[in-house]
Amino acid sequence: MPDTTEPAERIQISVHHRELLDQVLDKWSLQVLDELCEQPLRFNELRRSIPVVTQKSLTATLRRLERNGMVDRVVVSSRPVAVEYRIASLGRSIQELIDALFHWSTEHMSDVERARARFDDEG
Amino acid sequence: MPDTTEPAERIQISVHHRELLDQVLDKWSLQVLDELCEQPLRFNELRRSIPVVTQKSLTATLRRLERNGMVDRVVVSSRPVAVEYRIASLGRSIQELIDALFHWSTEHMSDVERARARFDDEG
DNA sequence: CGGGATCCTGCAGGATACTG
DNA sequence: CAGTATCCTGCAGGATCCCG
Repeated sequence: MPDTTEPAERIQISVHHRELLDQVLDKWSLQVLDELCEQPLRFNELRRSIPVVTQKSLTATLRRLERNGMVDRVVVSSRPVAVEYRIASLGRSIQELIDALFHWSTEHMSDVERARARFDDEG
Repeated sequence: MPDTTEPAERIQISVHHRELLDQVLDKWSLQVLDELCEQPLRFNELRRSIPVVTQKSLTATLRRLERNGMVDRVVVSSRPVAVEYRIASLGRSIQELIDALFHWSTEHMSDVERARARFDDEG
């Protein structure tokens, strides 16, 4: 697979890496990964644990994460059909980073809010 | 400031934290912060260093980052007007995390691509 | 140079209904 | 239960022109 684009000025993160981070760090993915890192969950359990997500968005998020190897979709039984989502090893590998991000956001939230107030005042 | 929402089941990251991370981890912000961590840049310099970004998106990204206290907008001179964007201390505080994310993405890119191929094949 | 103002479009994502 | 299908809407974000 030859590299078609990128003259690579400096070290420049390629568009592929941005795309990957976009798919993994988006609005819902962060929370889904966070939840699944603690325990496997079924579709509706997951949905309940992230109250505001719609079914469609959750489905799309799970498919994307599954495609990127971050979570595993496991059909457990098949009476009324039960599906369990489990964190995959690739998902595990980013757990610390996600935790760190959540930690950073709680750590610095008040600073951010002060900055926002200042910015909005001075308009 | 009393807490209006959140029954706080488990520890649950609040919607505010998600929102903050959304505003800081989005498509362009990651790169802008990355660039500015290395050196202050003017608007068009920044634009050139992130080739695909449009003027509008870059402006919006910079405003958002400025509002959140992540970057400082400094009017340097004023002949044809020169504006410099500098990383702020809040921005610095997330630098390591962003580096770690880039590092993670390069580290695991091949795994992800293999997962994608598998997923797309079995479709 | 560093943007602001407009116009326009795609598509992410909500609401709703249906299915194996 | 775990989705798929459809319809619909907002708005992110591109293109273009203009300004101090």
